[in-house]
Amino acid sequence: MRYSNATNYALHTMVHLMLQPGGSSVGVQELAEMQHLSPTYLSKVLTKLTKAGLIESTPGAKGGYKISRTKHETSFLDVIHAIEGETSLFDCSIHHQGCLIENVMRQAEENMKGELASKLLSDIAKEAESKQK
Amino acid sequence: MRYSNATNYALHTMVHLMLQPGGSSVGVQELAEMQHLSPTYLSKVLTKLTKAGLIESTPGAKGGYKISRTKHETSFLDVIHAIEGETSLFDCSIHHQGCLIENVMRQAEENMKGELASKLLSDIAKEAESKQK
DNA sequence: GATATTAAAGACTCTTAATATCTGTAATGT
DNA sequence: ACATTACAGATATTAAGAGTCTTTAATATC
Ligand code: SF4
Ligand code: SF4
Repeated sequence: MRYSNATNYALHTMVHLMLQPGGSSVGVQELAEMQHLSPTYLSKVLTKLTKAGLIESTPGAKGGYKISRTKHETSFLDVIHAIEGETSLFDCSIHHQGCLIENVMRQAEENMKGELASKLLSDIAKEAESKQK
Repeated sequence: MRYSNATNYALHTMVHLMLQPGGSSVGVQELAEMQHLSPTYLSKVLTKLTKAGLIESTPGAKGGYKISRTKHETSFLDVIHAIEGETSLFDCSIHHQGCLIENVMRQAEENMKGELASKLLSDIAKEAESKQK
């Protein structure tokens, strides 16, 4: 049980896009090279982010991806949900009412999600910027 | 990304064993029927629990599995570690030093683990017992 | 308008891990 | 000795993740 590589790629891409001056677009070519990936595969990942509204894409010449204007407060959890989906880590198909086991597992997951929701990508971007200087 | 079924089976079995009066042994046959599983498969799962020291097994006639004498404080996390292993949910193979992304992911996972470590199977067993009455 | 550029979508392959079964062996009580 | 039971190994099946290739549609530039 492990987060997929796609989630890793998505996080890196998001941070990179946040560091673009003026929120300009970056093509998948450049993003893929940066992470040593094939552009077509990364493209699939980024399409998920686009559909989730976290980034915006413009096709055609000089197109690419950029941070969504309406989503400058994107959290880690937002990215993870976009890539991994929103199903619970522990999903017993039976669902006995008042299940004690499920309660514990769900609560634990909520604790993790709480942390992930409180951490914004913009914080990481800022830290990364100040490190470079 | 989901907890394996094996973890579910392991948790149910542990609770069931805790409810045995006097900590007596239960055969895999009975444990498997209870959960509608094949005995051989459940056996593999329980062997992991045995190796982790959470339960004790006795082969031969009238044998079976019982809660380990030395482990009456088993937590959810103990079971999960025994079945899923101890690898981190987010393991980037590169490990740049001072990686900001990894920090966040690790902290979030710790929050989940903290909750899972604080919940004991004996609590669940007690609750289940009082419900039956 | 023609052309180059780029994202999106679909079909497909490859790899890995989870799930599960079958068979045989070793240990234990009766 | 015999029945019972956990354990180990080999194997098969399934599902998901990871990745490639090809085609299509949208956009800018000339
Ligand atoms: S008790 Fe909870 S976890 Fe177990 S089978 Fe019922 S719903 Fe699922
Ligand atoms: S920055 Fe962190 S997550 Fe990204 S490649 Fe480096 S170590 Fe891995």
